[in-house]
Amino acid sequence: MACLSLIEAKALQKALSGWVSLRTSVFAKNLRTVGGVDCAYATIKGRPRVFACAVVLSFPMLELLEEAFHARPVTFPYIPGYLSFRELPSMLGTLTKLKIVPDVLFVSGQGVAHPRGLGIASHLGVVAGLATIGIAKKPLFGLFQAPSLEAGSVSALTHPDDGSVIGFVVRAKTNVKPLYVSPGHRMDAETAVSIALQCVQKTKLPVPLHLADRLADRLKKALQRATGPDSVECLEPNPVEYVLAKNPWLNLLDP
DNA sequence: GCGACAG
DNA sequence: ATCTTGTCGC
Repeated sequence: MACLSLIEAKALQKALSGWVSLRTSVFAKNLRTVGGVDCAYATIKGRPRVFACAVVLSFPMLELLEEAFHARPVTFPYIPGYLSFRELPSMLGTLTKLKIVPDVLFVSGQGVAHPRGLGIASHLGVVAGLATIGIAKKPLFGLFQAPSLEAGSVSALTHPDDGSVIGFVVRAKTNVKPLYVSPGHRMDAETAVSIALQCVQKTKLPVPLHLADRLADRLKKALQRATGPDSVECLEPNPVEYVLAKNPWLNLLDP
């Protein structure tokens, strides 16, 4: 899937969208673990890399249980509507490294709130067979009215044609830009919002995604220092860099 | 034809 | 996504 034409990519999305289920899985109805996956970019030794970071937390305690990451070469440009062809490979590689498969996985980006009903959260859900929820910071597809400014207020995201509900615009924190939440796979829109809000604490992003974000930042900085003009032996004894030292960057540089 | 457009 | 200084608010 790394070298498809846009015509082929579009055809694949239309075909895979037929496999998306909007019925909440039994695992998601009895949540015990929630995960989050997010991507970041870094040019290492002159070579562009996209890496995905994933975390798994307990629910509803939201205590960190596991972290993982995986990098791949960048093989597809960023084109609105085709994000999965750029970031899915690294995300799948990361999920493969997790010992604990989360009951529900939050994915940065849209779920079914997509032109062809297959945002990256849905694409990932179908390919991995997981219950997923798409969480985006910006809208991509669908009509909506801005939700009121109080935390917890929501507004429906509807399909331009059907008028059907494809997700919700959610005000996770008072006076803060809303999130665009849509079911990815094995999940319904209402439950997606419910779970997302139950995972929000101090930041507008659900904790799983917030932690995946921070892990990506720390990892990126560690990589830049480890592969910068200077030395290669300057790793600090913190969790992330311990992982780096333990897993030769070869896995990150030449996957 | 013009504007919009996840990360 | 990424770059990038200061600034506002809990």
